Amino acid sequence: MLSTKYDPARVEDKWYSYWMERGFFHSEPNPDKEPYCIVIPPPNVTGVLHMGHMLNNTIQDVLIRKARMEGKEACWVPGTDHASIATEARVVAMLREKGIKKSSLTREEFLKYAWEWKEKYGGIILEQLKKLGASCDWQRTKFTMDDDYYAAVIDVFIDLYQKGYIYRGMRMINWDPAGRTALSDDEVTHKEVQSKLYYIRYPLDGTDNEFVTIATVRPETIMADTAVCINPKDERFRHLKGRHVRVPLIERRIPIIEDEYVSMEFGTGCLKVTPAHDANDYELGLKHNLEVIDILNEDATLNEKAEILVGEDRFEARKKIARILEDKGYLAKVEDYVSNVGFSERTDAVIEPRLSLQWFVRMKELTRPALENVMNDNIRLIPAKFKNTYSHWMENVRDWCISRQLWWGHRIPAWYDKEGRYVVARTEQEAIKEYKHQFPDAANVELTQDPDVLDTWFSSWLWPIAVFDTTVFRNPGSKGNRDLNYYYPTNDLVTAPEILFFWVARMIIAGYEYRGEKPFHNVYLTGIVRDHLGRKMSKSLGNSPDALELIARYGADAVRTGMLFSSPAGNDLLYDEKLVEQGRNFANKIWNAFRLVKGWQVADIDTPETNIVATEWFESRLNTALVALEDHFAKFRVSDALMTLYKLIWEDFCSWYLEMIKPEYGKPIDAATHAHATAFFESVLKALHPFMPFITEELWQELSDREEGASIMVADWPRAGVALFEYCGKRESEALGHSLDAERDQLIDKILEGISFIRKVRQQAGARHADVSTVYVEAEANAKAEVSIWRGIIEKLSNARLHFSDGNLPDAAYDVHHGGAIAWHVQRAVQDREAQIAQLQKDLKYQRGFLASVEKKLSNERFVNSAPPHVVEMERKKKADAEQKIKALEESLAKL
RNA sequence: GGGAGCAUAGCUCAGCUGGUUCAGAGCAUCUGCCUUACAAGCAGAGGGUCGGGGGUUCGAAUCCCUCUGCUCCCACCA
Repeated sequence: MLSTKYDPARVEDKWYSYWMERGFFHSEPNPDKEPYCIVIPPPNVTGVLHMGHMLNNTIQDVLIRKARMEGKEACWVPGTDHASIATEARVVAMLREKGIKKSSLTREEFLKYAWEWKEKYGGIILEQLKKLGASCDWQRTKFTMDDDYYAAVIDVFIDLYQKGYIYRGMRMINWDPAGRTALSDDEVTHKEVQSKLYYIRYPLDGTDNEFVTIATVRPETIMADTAVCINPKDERFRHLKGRHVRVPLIERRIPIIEDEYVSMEFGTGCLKVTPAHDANDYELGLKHNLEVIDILNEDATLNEKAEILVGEDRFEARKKIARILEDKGYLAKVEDYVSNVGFSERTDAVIEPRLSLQWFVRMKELTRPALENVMNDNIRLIPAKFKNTYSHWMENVRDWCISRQLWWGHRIPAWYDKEGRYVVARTEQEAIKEYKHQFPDAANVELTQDPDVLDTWFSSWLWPIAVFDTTVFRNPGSKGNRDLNYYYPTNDLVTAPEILFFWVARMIIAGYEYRGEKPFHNVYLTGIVRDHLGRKMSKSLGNSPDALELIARYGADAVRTGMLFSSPAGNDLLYDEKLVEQGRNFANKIWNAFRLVKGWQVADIDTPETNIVATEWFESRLNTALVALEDHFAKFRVSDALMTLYKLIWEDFCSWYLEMIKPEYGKPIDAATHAHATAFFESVLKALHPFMPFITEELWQELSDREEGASIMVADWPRAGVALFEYCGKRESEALGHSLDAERDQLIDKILEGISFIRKVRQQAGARHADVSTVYVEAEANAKAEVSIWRGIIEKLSNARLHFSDGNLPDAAYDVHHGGAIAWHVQRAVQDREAQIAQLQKDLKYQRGFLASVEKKLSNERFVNSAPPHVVEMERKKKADAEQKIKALEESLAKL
């Protein structure tokens, strides 16, 4: 005897191994089949499965499983990203726990630790994806630092360098003076800090007693000032235009420049410009050709260029210089001020903006095809609203800084001599050769390689190409291998909107640059998974459930459906465990439907008319649902697709259809109906398989005898309009496999509505299960015919005895419901004339009000003249219907 | 500060180029039920001035303006 509860733990691992063993996930180019390919957004190799991954990968798995069942050559390529920053941070932390400082290691030693760490812990996330049921082609698993991939990245660097897209330039970076290292923006945390705003008077050049007052939180940097800036519109400072000031204490003469960047409201309206120590000032300096004077050492002490306070720490210097300025009368005032200061995530030191030479990619030209092909929908973004943000970014794209001051990653293939001259080459040998060629006069060739590595995105932007073929970057004319030709461009990309620019846009750029073709047709952008309070899931908040624990508790199918129940593309998903619970309940519902069908005794007996009707009806519902399903998929409405199946199965299949054909207790079901019910069951299981792969496989295997090695995951996708088989040799003209015509479908809906009505009356009357209600039906000819056909089912489902009436029902002992062309009169167990009258009067009032509003509309000439004919016609019909109902209600009332 | 988006039932969301899909779905709630597949269930019910205000129109959840309240991205004011 099967348990009344579905137990996912018992089936999930079993079927996953089964699928793996039979190679169902693996794909090879097959010219006879249409390819369908997704490349996974490679998770960080250090990553652990979290809710965002689950949502993202569930959607991918749904798409890929469906395509596979549709007969396409489905290939989902998995892999991981080396994630420079994150991984290096993890390895550094791991070493620290062992008491090893990164600074005490050579690069080689450090990388050895890093690789060891990667081998041990890297790729855990891929194992976790298997628990979720992800049908990736694991034989194709790729890592962005695989040898061939590494080489490809270097090839691309060299290629772009040779094409003139890569250059070296100055750039303000985040400098951690305590760690003496550069940090990425992600490693900087901003905090509000109570500080002071110093108002400093700069003597106006050529005068003795005129001053220009500026406000700054960093008085210790005035020695690096190379200009003072005012807003050209500022009337107050008209007299300052074109003049100069002298920097207090060091008496350097600097110009007063004008730029709209300066806010007239803030401080004094005069800004000191310090290009070496502030990112904005640096930009300003570039614009106005200002000198750059760097007065800080690596450890943020002042250097000799500061002229004064040399050797002092920046914060000490700040205190001291404030005092000196005050003593000498340069300090106008000091105000309390709250400023936003960046801190190092690692050392908690205050970040120092610092200029350094970095590598850049010139973006303007490269982005052109990437912008065009998204705007013209050659590549579709789903939802399309992201086109706005995309174009905004692409039109204002800045050059891409690709060097990172880290060790873990693809090392920049640039080689320097002692003078800082450099060449770009794949290897040291090639570099030397190239160097000798470029600098034939150089005395001795002693080159060192750039210590920095490339931005992680500089490797992942090649992903959709490089997972198939890593050689095409070196040979630009190359056609590419068989895989690349077959699978590229891939079909759909599923990812998060926050990396639309970092990753998606750049893949498109690389796709056009290296293949002359887009990397994918559609980009489905998922939302962010939040908790039920709308907060982002994060470790620090502790509001993120343990994904694997969740799967263990509810089953992968339940978690998958839970993630999908409410996650339209581009919308954030407010995660609530209730959704997973709903998924589990759904699995259980299906499980029990299976128990029912499996438990039936099948006999070779005649098929009752009611079963034929029920079967015909459900097939129609199934077809309608399949049509809707395809429509949802075509529009990437994955949760709507799931909901369509949820309702089809729970309501139409279980609550209606199975109840209709369920034989009486202890009696068998006829073979024809049973066969058809089984076929229906298989169809809904197949349609549901992409969403709930495990339970559908388990039940599909049990429902009928299967051949060795069969699997639902490679079964035929159920299609609307395809008849399963002929049923009882009847109704050949209305062959199964199609939806009922609309009129009949509507009539049947009215009949089901009647069943609900009878149930309601019975419940209100407190009828017990054994009590059989008497029901009189009044209906027009064709409705009456339909009710006759359904009579058996109506009686079975509502526990009633049905009679037809000619409209002369004898007394007031009925509850009445007018549903379209059918009027239902249910005999009451308890008679309550007053309540009945009240109910009828209420209905009557509503109908009269409705009629009045329709009549008002129709008597409006402008409506009748301007509205399209079919709308007017519809109103006329509404009017007629309402009049008919009112008449019926009045008659009913009169009889009471 | 620049850009984008959102606001519909208690919650999460549908609602296409204005008109029968027009006020919907799921969940939650309430009321009956241990009915021989399932209480992780069955049957039934209630619930919204479509954020406020204006406008366009014969007709507005839908189009326009405005206000309010949120969210995201980018730049982050010395």
